[in-house]
Amino acid sequence: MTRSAAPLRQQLLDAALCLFSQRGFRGTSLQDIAREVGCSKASLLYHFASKEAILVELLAPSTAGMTELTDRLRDEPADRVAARAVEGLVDLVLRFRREIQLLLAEVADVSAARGSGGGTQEPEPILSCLAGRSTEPQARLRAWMALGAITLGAAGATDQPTELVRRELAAGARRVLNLT
Amino acid sequence: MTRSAAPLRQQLLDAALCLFSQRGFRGTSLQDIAREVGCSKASLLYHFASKEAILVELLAPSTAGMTELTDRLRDEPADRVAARAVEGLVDLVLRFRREIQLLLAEVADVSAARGSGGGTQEPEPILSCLAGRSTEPQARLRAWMALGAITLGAAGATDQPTELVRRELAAGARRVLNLT
Amino acid sequence: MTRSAAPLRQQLLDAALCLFSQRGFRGTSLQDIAREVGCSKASLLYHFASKEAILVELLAPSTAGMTELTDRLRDEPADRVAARAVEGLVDLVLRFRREIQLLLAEVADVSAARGSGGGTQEPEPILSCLAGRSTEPQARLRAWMALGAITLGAAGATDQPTELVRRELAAGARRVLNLT
Amino acid sequence: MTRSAAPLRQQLLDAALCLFSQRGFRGTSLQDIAREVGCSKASLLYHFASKEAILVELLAPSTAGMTELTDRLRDEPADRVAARAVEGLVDLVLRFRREIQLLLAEVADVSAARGSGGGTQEPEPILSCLAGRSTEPQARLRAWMALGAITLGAAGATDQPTELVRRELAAGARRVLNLT
DNA sequence: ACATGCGGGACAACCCGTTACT
DNA sequence: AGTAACGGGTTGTCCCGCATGT
Repeated sequence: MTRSAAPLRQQLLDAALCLFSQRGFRGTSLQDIAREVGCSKASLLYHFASKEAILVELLAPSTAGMTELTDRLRDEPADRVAARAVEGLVDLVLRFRREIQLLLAEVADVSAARGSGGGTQEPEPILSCLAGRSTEPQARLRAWMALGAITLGAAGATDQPTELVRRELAAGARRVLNLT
Repeated sequence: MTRSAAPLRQQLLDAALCLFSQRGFRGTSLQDIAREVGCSKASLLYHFASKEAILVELLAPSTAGMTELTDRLRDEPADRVAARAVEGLVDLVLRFRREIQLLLAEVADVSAARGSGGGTQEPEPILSCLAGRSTEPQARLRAWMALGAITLGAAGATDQPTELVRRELAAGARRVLNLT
Repeated sequence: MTRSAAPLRQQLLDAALCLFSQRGFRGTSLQDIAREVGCSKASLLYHFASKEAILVELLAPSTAGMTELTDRLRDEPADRVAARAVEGLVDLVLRFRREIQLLLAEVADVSAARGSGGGTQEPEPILSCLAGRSTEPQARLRAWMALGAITLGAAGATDQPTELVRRELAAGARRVLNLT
Repeated sequence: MTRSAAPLRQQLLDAALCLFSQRGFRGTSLQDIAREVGCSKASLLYHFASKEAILVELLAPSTAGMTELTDRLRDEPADRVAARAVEGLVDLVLRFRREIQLLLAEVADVSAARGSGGGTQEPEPILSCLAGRSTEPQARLRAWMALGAITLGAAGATDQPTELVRRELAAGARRVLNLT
């Protein structure tokens, strides 16, 4: 009877993450996920209250990591916060590559699904950190660039050794921000 | 009786661009667009053969600009192609800020809607140019970072003077790529 | 300017008859007819008040022929009415082969479109005549068979010389009805 | 709460057969069928993949009967094949009166809906058998007549005892074909 | 006897697209 | 050029019952 050792719930999460990052959140139907795993749609909704709940659960760890990072950066002195933010962000992004792809693939949907469930948060805090707490237009612009460089860089280089990527991402971001 | 001076067709395109970049392609229904403009869904489909047709038309100019850019870069010597690519990309991105946001918001959907209508194309060509035609992993990674920095940077700084943004984006991208 | 000698109205009728008998009444859209002729949908609806109006006009001659036939048969003595009915029906069917095909192809639609426009009529009268005015079940059954033989026979043999078909149909129907 | 004993699926098939033969395939909407049974359109489409699927399932038994008949007739000697074909056809038509009505009502639509699902087939094979395998125009014409007589006869006499109808249909068809 | 896990069946709300008609 | 009314079809969600293991 036990066709698959892994508990159904985890299988569903895996399949969902995979499909969401491929076809997007709205582009994936509950039936798609259920079919992929080989169970009924009803079973799926037994484990997760709703479609959004799946997404929230999928994004929870990375979201937690992000809030934890911004919390940690709060106590950092202004002249070092940007460098620390780069470090932390790169680390986060490498730990949650798959989830980042999901985020990148469906910014609109994900932020729409947010709000009710308290899933994702504004990029404001880290942006501010990357800008070294400055509110100058130039600094903010560079912060956006660093964010883009890190996320797209991580998403684009999925097949290279982690440590190499980590160094490159951090160094590149620092160059964008003109640190050191 | 002329309630609105602008011809309906253009109004629809504007509304579609706005909504698509906000809620995503799949997240926007034809009815949403029609309601925004104040006409019936049937009228919308009188002007555009299908939902995808709207997207294709919306993306056509920027797509054309991109292909034109990559064509132009083909004849560039390897040691200068990256710098030229940065210049061209920044220019493109500033000319089509709105469309870039659309692209960013719905990577998955847009690339799914592509294929039939010949809409968007692979990012491969410019990536290669940004990497200075190198296939080294490091060079490719930096190319991805530059791409991310430029696009996200442009999307994030919509309220600042164009020329300033242009200089910043180009300089930042060059720093990422370690050019000069 | 006169791209086609035939007046548009007649062209439209021809195209409609052709399409209706191929794809059925409901299976043919006004746009289909307009496209076939090469004019706009609006022009079509200038010549004909509605889709049903086209059908009514298309069926008018054959309908008239049928009512005229049944009228004529009313004064016929009971022992000769069946033979006369066969003659008349075969004649009618051969004169309106195309229309018969339309009728055969879309019995349901046509009879649904009737009623308001007064288009087609019940087959009762000729059936009664074919049955020799008898109300016996057996006679009525044979009348149905004769009707089927004549109509399907005519529709199935569109490529053979008219006179030959006429004789065969009449003879066959008489055999079904056991006349002489 | 069991408002109706019959399982929904069968109820839907019954209603569909009824409506299709009355208003035609295209003339009947999914909502019509659902309303007739008293369930939602979505429920209908849970049981049947599409509208065509309903038709295919409705026609499957009679279609199977027809292919089985033509298969059986293949081994029959030429001088007896016509008589056998009449027998078989009459039998088939009496077993599937309702379905025959559907077929008659919507020749065009049904044959249009065919093709993908492998629904209905050409009338060629039985026509050939009824013609005694002859390709003479006269023989083919008579075959069409016999076919028309049998089908319309069966459809027109729905209220009479089966055995009587069977004898009449077979005898009439034989007379049309000049057998014995 | 009861909770956990899971499947069959059903449905409201849409969505995209078409049609006859103005 | 424009529209109301539908057309077929999908999606997320829900209800109820059937198995288990406890």
